[in-house]
Amino acid sequence: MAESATSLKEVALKAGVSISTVSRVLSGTDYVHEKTRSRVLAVVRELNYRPNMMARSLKLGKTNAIALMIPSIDNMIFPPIVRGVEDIARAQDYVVTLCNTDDNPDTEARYIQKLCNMGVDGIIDATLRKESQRITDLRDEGFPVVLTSRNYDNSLDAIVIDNYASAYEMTSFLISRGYRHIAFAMGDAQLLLYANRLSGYTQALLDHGLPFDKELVMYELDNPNSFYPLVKDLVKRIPSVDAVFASNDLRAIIIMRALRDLGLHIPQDIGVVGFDDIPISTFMDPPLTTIHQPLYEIGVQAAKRLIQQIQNKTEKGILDSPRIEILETKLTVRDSTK
Amino acid sequence: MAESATSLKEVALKAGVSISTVSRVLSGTDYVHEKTRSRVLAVVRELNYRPNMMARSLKLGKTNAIALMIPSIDNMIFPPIVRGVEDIARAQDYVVTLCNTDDNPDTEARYIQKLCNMGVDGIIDATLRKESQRITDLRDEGFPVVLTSRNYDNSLDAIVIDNYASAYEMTSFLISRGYRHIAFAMGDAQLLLYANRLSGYTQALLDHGLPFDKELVMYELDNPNSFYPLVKDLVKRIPSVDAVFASNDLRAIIIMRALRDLGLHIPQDIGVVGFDDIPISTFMDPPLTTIHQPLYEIGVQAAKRLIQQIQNKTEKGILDSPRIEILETKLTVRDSTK
DNA sequence: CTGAAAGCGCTAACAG
DNA sequence: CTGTTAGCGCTTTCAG
Repeated sequence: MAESATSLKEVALKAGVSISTVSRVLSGTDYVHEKTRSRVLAVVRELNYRPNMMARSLKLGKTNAIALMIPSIDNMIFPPIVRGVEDIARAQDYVVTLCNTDDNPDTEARYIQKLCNMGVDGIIDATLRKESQRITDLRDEGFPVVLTSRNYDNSLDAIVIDNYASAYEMTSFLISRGYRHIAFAMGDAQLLLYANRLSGYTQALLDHGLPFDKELVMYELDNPNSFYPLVKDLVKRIPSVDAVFASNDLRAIIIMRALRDLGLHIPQDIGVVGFDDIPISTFMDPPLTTIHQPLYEIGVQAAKRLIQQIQNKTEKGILDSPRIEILETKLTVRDSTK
Repeated sequence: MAESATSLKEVALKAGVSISTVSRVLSGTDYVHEKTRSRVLAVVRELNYRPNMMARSLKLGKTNAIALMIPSIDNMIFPPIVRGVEDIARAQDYVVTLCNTDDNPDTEARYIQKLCNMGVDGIIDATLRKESQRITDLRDEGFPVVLTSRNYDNSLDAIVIDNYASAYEMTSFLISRGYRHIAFAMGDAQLLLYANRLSGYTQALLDHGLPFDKELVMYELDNPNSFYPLVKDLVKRIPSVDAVFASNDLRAIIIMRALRDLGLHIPQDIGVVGFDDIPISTFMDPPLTTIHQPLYEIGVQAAKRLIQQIQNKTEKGILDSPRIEILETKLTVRDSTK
C-alpha cells in the first residue's frame, strides 16, 4: 500500500526546498533551477504526492467542476447530451456533476443552491421553465450558465434547435406523401419547445390548404403512456386519421404499439412519425421516421460555450453577452411512413 | 440582483458577534444564547449568506460528493442505475459526479486520480475489469469504494446479480418451451458477467440432456451491431436454430431486426430472448422476453452502501469489511418466445 | 455562552 | 531563481 504525500510541506521538507518552490515546479508558473526542479519532481514521484484540489479551489475560487441539470437521465434524449458535455469537459479537465430534477422546481432550486455553495464554475441547464427565475438571476450575478433544449428569450446563452421549422418540415413531408388527416400528440404545453412544435404542425397544415382540426390534437395526461388509450380512442372516433405526428419519439413508440394492438399496420394503414431521433428509434419495427436532433453535438456545444464563458469570466472578469446557437435538425425518413 | 454575503466574517460583523458564533449557530453544534442566535439568523437571511463548501471541505476533509464511474451512459442499463444512485445521494445531501470511461483503462485511471485529488468521499465503480488494480488499491488505502455490475472476488463491496443462475433459468425456460437448438450471442468474454451468463446457458443445456454446440455461440466483434450479419449467417449455416439467447437486450434487439429482415417471424419461426430488461424492451415488437435486473435498485443499494461506508470511515475511522449483495432477478416472459 | 486563534493545503505577491 | 508571508473561508480547541 502506497503512502501518499498529502501536502506540499512534506515534499518541500524531503526535497530540502521551500513549499513555494514545490508549488512552482508543479504549476510551472515560474522558472526554477533545473537541478532543484528535477530533485523536487523526484521527491514528488517518490512520495506519490497528490495535490489537494480543495485547497487549490479555495484559494483560486475555481473548482473545475461544472453541473448539468436535466429533468431525468431516463429520458432517452439525455444520455447522448450528457456524453457530449462530459467528453468536452473531460478534455478540458473539468468534471461534471449530474443533477436530475424531475422538472420539480423545488428540487431544481435546492440543487442550484447546493451547486453554488459547492462552487461549481458553471451550470448547463436543460430544465428551464417560464417560471424559473433563479437561473436568470444567477447569470445576472455574473455566473456562467448555458441552456440547452429549452429557452424562452435571449437573456441567456443557449444551444437549441428550431422546433417550429422542424415540425413544419415534418408536417409538410407528411402532406407530400399524401397524408391528409394528421393527428398530433402534444407534450407539456407549458414548454415552449412543444408549443413551437405544435405551431409548426398547425401552420404547415394551413399553408398547404388543409384544415386545422382541434379534434386531432391529443394532449398527454400524466405521462407518455397516456397516449396508448388516447390514440386508440382517437382512431375509433375519427377513423379517417391516416397519420400521427408525435411530439417526441417515445410518444411515437407508444402510439405505434397502440395502433398495432388495434390491428393496424404501419405504415400501410396509418403513418407514425416522431421527433428527436433517440438512438432506439432506428431499431423500432418499423424504424421510425423522425426529426433528427444532433443530441451529442448539443452537449458538445453547450459544454464548449460554458467553458468559454468560464474563461471569459476569469480572464476578463465579465461574461460575453448571451448568444443563441441554433443547431440543424434533419428530417430522417425511415419506414413508419409510406 | 441580490448581493450575497460571501463569508462568515461579513455576517459576524453585521451581527456584532464573532465569526465563531456565527459558525456555531449555523452548524448547531453548540448552544448559543437564543437572542444572539435569532439575531445572527436574521442577518444571515438579510445578507443572503451562502456557506462556502470549498472552505468547509478543506477544513473537514470531506466534500459530500461521490463519483459514479460507468462505461457509458449511452448503454441503456445505466440511466436507471444512475437515477438510483442520484436519488439516494440527493436525499443524503451528496452530489454525484458522473464519469464515462468507455471501458478505457487510461481514462479510468485518469478519472480515479482526478477524483481523489478533488477529494470525493467515495466511488461507485461499474467499470471494473480483471486488470484494474487501482481501485482495489484505493480500498486498501481506506477509501470507500463500491462496485456494481462487475466484480471478481470478495475484496470489495459490491451490488450484483447472479448472472450464472439467471442465464441458467432463462435457458431452462427456453427448453421447457420446446426450443432445442438455442444459439447464444456472447459479449466481451473478458468480463466475468458474460462468462457467467455463458456458463449458465451451457450448464442448463447439459443438465437437460441437450448437446452444447460451439457452433451455436456467436461472439461479438467490434460492437453489438456485429450481430446483425453474424446471426443472419448463423441461421443460413444452421437452419435448425430455433431460438437465440442474447447476452443482453440491445443485442437481442439487433438480432430481432436481422431475423425479421430475413423474413422470419418472431416467435413463430424463431424465439429471441435478452438479458437486463432495459426500459425499452417492453416496447419492442414483439416485446422482449428477458431477465429483469432491478437496475434502479442496484443504484439505490450501491449509493446506500457507499454512504454507509463513508460514515463508517468518518465515525469509526475504518471501513466495514466488504460485503457482496446479490439482488434478485426475474425471468420476464413477453412475446418474443412462444 | 462567546471570542481569539490556529490551521486545513494551496497560491501569489513581495523580497531578496 | 528561491524563501517568507499572507490569506482563501471555515471549524474547532482553548480560554474566559
